[in-house]
Amino acid sequence: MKGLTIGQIAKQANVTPDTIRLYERYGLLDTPSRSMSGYRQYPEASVIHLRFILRAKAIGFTLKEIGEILALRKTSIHTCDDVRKKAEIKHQQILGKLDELRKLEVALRTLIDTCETHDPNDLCPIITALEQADKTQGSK
Amino acid sequence: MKGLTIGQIAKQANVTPDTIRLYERYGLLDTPSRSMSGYRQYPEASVIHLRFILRAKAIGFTLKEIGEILALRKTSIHTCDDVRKKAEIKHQQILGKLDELRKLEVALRTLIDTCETHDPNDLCPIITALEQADKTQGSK
DNA sequence: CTTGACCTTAGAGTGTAGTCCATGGTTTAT
DNA sequence: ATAAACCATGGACTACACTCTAAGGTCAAG
Repeated sequence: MKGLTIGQIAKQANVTPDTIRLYERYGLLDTPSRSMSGYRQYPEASVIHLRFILRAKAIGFTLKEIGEILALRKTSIHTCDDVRKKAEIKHQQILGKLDELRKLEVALRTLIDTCETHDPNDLCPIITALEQADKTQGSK
Repeated sequence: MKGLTIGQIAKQANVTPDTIRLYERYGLLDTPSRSMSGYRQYPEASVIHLRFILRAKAIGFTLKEIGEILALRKTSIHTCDDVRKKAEIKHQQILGKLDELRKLEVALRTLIDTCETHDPNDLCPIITALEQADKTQGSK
């Protein structure tokens, strides 16, 4: 048996074999070669590829989006312009997400700060802050 | 008809009546009183309550977590600590996501830069750029 | 040469957060 | 008085990302 089994790369990437088969079906991983008995045989590089997927997922990309990012890799030289444009769109989306997340972070930090300095006799300021945000920040 | 209809509070909170019924089933909204014909009748305060839910959701809480927070609010002042701890856990998660997102932004920007300056005689540099992103950003 | 850990497939089930539908009753405006 | 717009219910459906099951084949150790 040359190459790694599905269980071996699964363990190295800290996922289940099921997840890897799923990613394969979703086109995130190339269909690997098979042993004579039908076992999947992965090269070492698959673990790196898999970790790339997991990192992208961890920051909030859907599997579909990750598929699009990975598809950039497969596109031929002749469409390099299209590839770059796709990458740029992704980049803009990432910048947008960063912006949203930063706002979220500030909002939540402010809430916690308020909470830490609050008089124990008062009501929980996180709840009152959320309620007041309704009033001060108006409709959406 | 005293009180607001489901459609009226839905419009004020910018959600659908379906969503409100769902929140009711999930225990996030008190079951409202009914008119003689069976229509839900909401007090004005329900809009505030609903916006509380939506804001908490926007900050990154799941409906389940919001349910827990609302339950805490009903019990007593002494559970403020629990609310703060939940908020702190969320905050840490957001910081982690921000970090990962920044890394991905750099990786993708690098990819685009490389692509823009690449020699048309070379292979599309996207392959190498993505692979290098894998290696430089290490394991998880 | 059997046992147990692994592999294969297709397909069903889970949880989240809605969204849509059919069917029927109610309210409101013209 | 009738049409449009609303409300009610239960249940089906969606998308996402797994996760598990059944039923079987394979491989290494003792």
